[in-house]
Amino acid sequence: MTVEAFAKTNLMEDIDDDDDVPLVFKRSSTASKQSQSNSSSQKQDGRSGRQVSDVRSPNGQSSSAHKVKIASASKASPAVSPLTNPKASPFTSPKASPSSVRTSPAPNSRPSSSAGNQAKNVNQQSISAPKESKQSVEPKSEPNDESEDSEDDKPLSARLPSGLSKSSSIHANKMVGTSTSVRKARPPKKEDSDDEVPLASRFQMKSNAGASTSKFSNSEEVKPKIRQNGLPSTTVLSKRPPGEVKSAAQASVKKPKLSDTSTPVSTKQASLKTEKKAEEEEDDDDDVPISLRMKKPGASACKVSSGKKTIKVVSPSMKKTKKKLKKTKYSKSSRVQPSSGDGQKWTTLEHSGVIFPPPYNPHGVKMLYKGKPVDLTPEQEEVATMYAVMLDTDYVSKQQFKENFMNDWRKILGKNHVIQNLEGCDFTPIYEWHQREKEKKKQMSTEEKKALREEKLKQEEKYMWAIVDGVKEKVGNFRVEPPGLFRGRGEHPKMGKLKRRIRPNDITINIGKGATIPECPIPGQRWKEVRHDNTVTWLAFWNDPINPKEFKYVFLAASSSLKGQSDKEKYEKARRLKDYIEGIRSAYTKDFTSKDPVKRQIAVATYLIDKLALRAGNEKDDDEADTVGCCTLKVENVEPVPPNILKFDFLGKDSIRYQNEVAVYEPVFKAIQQFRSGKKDGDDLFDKLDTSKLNAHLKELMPGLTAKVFRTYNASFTLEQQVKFINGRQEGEISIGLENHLFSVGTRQVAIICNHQRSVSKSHSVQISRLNEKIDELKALLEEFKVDLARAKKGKPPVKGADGKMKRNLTPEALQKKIDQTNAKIENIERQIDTKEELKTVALGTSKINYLDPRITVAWCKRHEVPIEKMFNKSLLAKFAWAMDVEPSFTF
DNA sequence: TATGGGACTTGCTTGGAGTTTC
DNA sequence: GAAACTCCAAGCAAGTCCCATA
Repeated sequence: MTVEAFAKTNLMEDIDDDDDVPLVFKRSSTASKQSQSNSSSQKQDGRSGRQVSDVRSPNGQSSSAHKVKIASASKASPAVSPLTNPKASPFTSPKASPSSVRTSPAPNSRPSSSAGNQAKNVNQQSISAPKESKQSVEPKSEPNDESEDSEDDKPLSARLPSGLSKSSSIHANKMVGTSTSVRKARPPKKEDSDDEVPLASRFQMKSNAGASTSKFSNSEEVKPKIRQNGLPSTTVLSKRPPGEVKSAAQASVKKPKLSDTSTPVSTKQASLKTEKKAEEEEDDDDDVPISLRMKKPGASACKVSSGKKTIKVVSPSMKKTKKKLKKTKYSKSSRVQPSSGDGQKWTTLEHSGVIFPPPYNPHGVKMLYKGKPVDLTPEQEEVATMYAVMLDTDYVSKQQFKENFMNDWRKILGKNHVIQNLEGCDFTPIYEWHQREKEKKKQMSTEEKKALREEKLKQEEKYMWAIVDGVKEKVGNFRVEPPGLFRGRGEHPKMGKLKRRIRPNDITINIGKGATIPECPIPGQRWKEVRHDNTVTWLAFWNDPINPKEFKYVFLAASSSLKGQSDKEKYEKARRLKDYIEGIRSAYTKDFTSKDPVKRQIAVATYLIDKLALRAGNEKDDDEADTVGCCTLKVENVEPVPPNILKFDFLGKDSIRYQNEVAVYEPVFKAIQQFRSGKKDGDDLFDKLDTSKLNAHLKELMPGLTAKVFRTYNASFTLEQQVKFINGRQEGEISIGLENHLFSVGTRQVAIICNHQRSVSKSHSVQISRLNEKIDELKALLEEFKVDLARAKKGKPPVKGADGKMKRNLTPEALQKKIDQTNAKIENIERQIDTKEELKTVALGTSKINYLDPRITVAWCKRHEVPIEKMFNKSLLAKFAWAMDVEPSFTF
């Protein structure tokens, strides 16, 4: 079926060599103009090609952006951060030294001494003797209540209000306060302990059993000896046996020593020396692939050497790994699991390759050129159709998109084709045909739709699964991307270019040595290459037709054990940061005023990443959208406003605008001013810094630490704080109904911190109008009831209704009840409107999938006997299967 | 030390299925 | 029964970060 397509369709084979298309997007020095214009557009309207910046809340503020006001002291805030209260020491535990906040220097007092001294005071003992250029930090000695309660341990988010009130929700930073009085509003301190109480007897995997275990046994057709993974928990059969991939929760919670992350925990009381030793070990550990580190020591059924013998790896990457691992302990250590070798991700791997999109089926609808129908070959028509179906998107209004499209299409049309420019083209007939087709599909009966689905499933079934070390695992994206027009985000210089059709000879397959190589589905063609590289997890890849330097991979699904291990490791690392954070903050605070400009920049960058959850900000090529992260911030992106406000305005990942105004600690403010001095708008703010330098520095502070770990830490820590706060407020009243509250508050807070945005749905305003209409109707009704009530009290009958009909005679009590009910309805709808407005630009899902440690949620569910299914949907349950065994007392 | 290849993770949009409302 | 709404998962773009090599 799909297969013959390739024999027939040569479409767009030579399109990818067209990088000579003029690139408008330039960066940095050569691009300062571009940059300026770009930034000026940012400043004016934040337009990024997305709706985001156009969205405004009713009060006229851009609700899509991370807009922050430096709030007045009157706004109550349960916590104060150094950002929010620059007068206060950023790292002084209010509990340990409550007066320090009040007595700390005023904003204009000398900053250096305060910064340095405070850092010293607080963390003197936990920092190793600073070397000239390197500082190492040891985990805080005891993660006890004292220190956990400290503001210092909390990310900015955690210091923001709980979000329980409406005003504290969407623009969390509005709550930023400078008053010390707000401190009183902090969550009760001892709430932590409440969470710590193990209620094991009660939940014994109550939800888990239902979700993942008990039903497995009933599950369907698994071939003999093949265990199945990656299914939603309600259908999953079996997990890997304990000897293979240990449940992550087991590994982390029950047997922490097996994990590389256990070191900081076990050495919390240790001396610096011990710690250093531990770090060395961890350094080594860090060189070892996650999968290897996850493996349980001592399980020696299949050691490294045997792994090497059984599988001859041909990829260069494997060679590299081997070379590298010779230096590591693990290459010869017994800390290797069965089926894992040095860098080895699997021992046996079977799968069926990839499925190709169906061939193009010409529709024969003629587009118009200068008003006349045009004959097109199927290849030409296919590309025309790609454009036509996008007529109702914003892309076709973008010059770059149109230019790129025309350049590529022209190559298929040929020099002498009647179509010479896009202006003369009218794609409407094709667009309308497409709409009709969509409508037809929509109008199909349920049975027809079902039949189609089943047919598709039948065709795809064999591609959906891989067998990894004997376990049936779901494959993620087994479908090869179909040809189309590239939909780059923001002002991507390549938007509109043709993504040509991918054929078997573009694709490299990775499969176990002894496994059957998937048959190439197109007669006469073959795979580009077949590898047997067990150091990687991909099953196939091809070069991205838009950016041939880059690759498109086929991986296992998120629910697979391999992904689960990696996920768990990510959260463990973030969790470990909690033990180091105090020292890290002291270290960078000290460096705010360092004489070494590199150190100063690293310190300030780390501060921003820590406090604002900024991304690292790798350098980008000219042929990518001009977005920035921390290290690539431009002078124009950060504006210091005396006495201590920094105004951020830039396009981040996916060209999403980040707008924020924060009060910062004075040395930071001064440092930023200094970094900007003598530079132009488009110059790099951190000119002595890039992500590798920054990450190299971070690794000196904590093994394995990189910039992105702070985001995970911030997010998960924030959620946990929210959970604790809710628990504290609702002591004894936790009910299943609260889970929505928990998540709407917790995840919303995190989404705001991480700047996860979405475009406003097309129907948003209609929905709001409808709700407002309902309120109006209810209010009218309310007035009638009030009149009737007054009359009833005087013994008079009710007035006629709006429809002219007589109403029932009701008692005053009954009328009062109706009034109360109507009022409640109105309030309810008003709440709905508020929530819709607040969340219209906030994307909640992203943090739930990527940043919030699922064990926080699982543990909370266990503590409160809430079924986990209430919190996670089917795919999240499958993705987080590794987290289900966590102890109820788990804390992040 | 800079650069670029390579292998992932992160994140927004979209389309469709299921559910609710009228 | 249709329209409206919500939720979910697929799709794929766009990041991060590691490592080898020049």
